[in-house]
Amino acid sequence: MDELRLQKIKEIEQLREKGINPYPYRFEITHKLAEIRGEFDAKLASGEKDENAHLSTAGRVMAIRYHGKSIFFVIQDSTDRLQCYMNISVGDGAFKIFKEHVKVGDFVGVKGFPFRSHTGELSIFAASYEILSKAIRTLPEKWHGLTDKEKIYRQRYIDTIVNKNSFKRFKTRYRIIQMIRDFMNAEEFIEVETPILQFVTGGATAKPFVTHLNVFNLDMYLKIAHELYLKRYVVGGFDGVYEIGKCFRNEGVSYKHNPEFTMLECYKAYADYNDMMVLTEKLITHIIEEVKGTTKITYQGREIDFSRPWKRVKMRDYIKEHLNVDILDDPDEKLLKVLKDHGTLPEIMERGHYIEKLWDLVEDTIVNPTFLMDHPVDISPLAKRHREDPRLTERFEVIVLGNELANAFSELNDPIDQRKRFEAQAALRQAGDEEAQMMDFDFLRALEYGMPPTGGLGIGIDRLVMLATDAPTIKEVIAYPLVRPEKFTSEGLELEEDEEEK
RNA sequence: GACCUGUUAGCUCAGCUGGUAGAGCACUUGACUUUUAAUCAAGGGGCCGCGGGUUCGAAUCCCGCACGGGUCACCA
Repeated sequence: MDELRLQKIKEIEQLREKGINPYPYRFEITHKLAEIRGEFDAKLASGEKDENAHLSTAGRVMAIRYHGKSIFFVIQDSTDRLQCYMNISVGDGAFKIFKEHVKVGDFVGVKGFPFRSHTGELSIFAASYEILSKAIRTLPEKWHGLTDKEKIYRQRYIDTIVNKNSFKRFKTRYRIIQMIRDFMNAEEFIEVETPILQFVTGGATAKPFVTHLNVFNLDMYLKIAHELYLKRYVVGGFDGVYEIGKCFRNEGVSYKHNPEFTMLECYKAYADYNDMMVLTEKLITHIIEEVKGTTKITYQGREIDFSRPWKRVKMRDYIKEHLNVDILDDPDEKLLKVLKDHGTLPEIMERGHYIEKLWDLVEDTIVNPTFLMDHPVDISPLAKRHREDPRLTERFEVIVLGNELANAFSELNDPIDQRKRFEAQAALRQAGDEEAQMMDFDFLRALEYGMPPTGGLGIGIDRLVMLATDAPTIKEVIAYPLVRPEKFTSEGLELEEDEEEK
């Protein structure tokens, strides 16, 4: 039984008996805490005050230091933390109530003026205060914060209250997303939305989530990519579109995979993959530079240089160089033998899978952002054939530290070729490859109406944020990552002590 | 999925080769009008993740389960 919690519940009743609402409705804020610091930090020397500055601010109480007839307490809002000082000048009754009933974790509003204490800390002299919300659970300890990973992922709100770095990391995440919007808008892309619930889903090689639509009594999928609907927008006359949103893949969870993740995709008419490489470099270096202040960053102890231009390597050349096998000209048997020699085998015995496996063997050798170019047609069913070699496509992935950060093509806009590619994928599906792409007749029909030459790009936002915030796992950049459901019982949620017990 | 590892007070953690459950913070009571991990004094708080086994006796040893974390394999 949680004694502290029950004690706090009783306290709320005591406050009400004293005529104090522990959950009032609003409080007028004239200054956020960072604004107070910004305005008065330079102005006030130790021991100085500015009684003419009227401050009204609020936050969560993070620390209290009682000192006889005075109290120091620290409040925190989304911008900063600031010390407040209060003494009996608030009135005997109010002082006593604060001392007895305001605890770490509660929200309070404070009215007063700024001063700097004798020990040099910028503070607010609280001429009055108001309880704004009482907490009935205790926050983690002030010194170590919350370290239990399970609790951090399940109850991120505690983590971000108590761990400043975590709060900052999520602020950075959403600043990055805002920066991407600003960048894309400046490049004259229009932000659009596409359906999450789809009867046919495509645009990537992945297992979808299945759900059920009651009105039509039909199964549906959750989108695995934005791609095919964004291209419909291009067909429909939008010659520059982007979407930032969740995609869902019913696959493994790892330090770089979460079943739902956030992806930016954009499509630019009249552009090819060369144009998209320039755009990609510009966008990503811009973000890294804004967040880190430099293009040479340290990620998990490793140096990564984002300076432009990025290296460009062709998939065929790179694999040939490292494994001495030609993914175009050598027969299946040779590819398979190389894989066997490295002690790995694909789950599905098909050339496209061999090539991907071969790439997996060498991808870790890439550290700095690199354009990996010109993938074989077999593994790129939505990319346009290479203008110089029809066995290849005009495609690139951005690889950083062996991980895929972006994927882009000169988009396939030839409806006849697209149909053939879908048919090849359908054959793989028939053969048991659950990740092979679905035939999308409506998409083919759209292409038949004509899509201009188009460059397309997808960037994994979570992975970009990982790099920009030095986060070791994707769970650290997703506020509420996927974890197994908790078994909830009424235990720990009782409202009063059960006296019948025993 | 495989292997390794963890789960003890609200939080962070001790708890040895099995012998009555510990600390710090938080909480309660008292002192203190410039403290800042405030200090000082006293006090309350535990299904030792859950279930089984071994034993006179289990937080501790063994088995199973649940939920985490790490590494490896596969998908962004």
